[in-house]
Amino acid sequence: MAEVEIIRTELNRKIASFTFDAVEPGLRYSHLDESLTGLQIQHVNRRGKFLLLYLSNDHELIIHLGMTGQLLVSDLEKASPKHTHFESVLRNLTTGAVFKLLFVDPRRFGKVSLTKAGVYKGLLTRLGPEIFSKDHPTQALLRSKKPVKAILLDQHFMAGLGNYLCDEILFDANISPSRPGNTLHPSEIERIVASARKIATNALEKGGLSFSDYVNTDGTLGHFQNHLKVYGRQGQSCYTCSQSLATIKVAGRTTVFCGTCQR
DNA sequence: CCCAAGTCCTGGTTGC
DNA sequence: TGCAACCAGGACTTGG
Repeated sequence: MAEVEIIRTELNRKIASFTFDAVEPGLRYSHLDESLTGLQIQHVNRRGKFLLLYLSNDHELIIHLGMTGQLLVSDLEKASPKHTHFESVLRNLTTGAVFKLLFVDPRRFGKVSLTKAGVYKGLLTRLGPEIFSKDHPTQALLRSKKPVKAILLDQHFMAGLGNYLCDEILFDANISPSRPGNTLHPSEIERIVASARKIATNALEKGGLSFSDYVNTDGTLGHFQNHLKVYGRQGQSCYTCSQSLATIKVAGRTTVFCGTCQR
């Protein structure tokens, strides 16, 4: 979430009002045809982990970075890196400024698609409220017996929480990741929501998590990896109680937590 | 060989 | 029994 939000902000600053020119979609995105050429970027929004580029002529470019996706804005003459799946020239018709926009994704979990504005499908139509929205998360999920970590990862509960944020949030809230949703006290749910906003704010302020692949649109790194309390720290000691941090699988994802502090 | 990630898909189980 | 709702786990992908 934090990483996508940072990219959204940078795209709005760098390429809002630019027009697509000379689009070269990679093999995977062959449905991105020449109809993108000539469309102007009006505004970039975000919903969960999806980037939504509102374009002229009532079109929208929807981008999901998957796990290893990078969206880079660079100079025309700069060589494109390996695993570039989509490349286009962006031109500001007023100032004459020109950039390249690249979508780079070694693991190819990311997706780019061009649609009519507002015509969403798949997960995008069923996302829960944003982390910073005043709307309550989808409480129905909390009546399930699923472990709370699985509920946080579920984009229908709250949109935008990925694996590392969930671990950091549950540590901050002192809740065990394997606690069934239907055992959570309302005050514990409030704690989790408050921690989600706190941790997400912190990750944003630190420029996002560059644990493996994330870079901002300049290609430079974020710093949140230097502020993690549990994620990636299995076997090391808890900063609160000095006990060794444990690791388990929840919903198929590696989960790190403190068995002493989190109940 | 195994692991990491987010989402989609499949097939199985539960509950009314 | 019928059928929807729910849920677990695999597939996808490639570098370390």
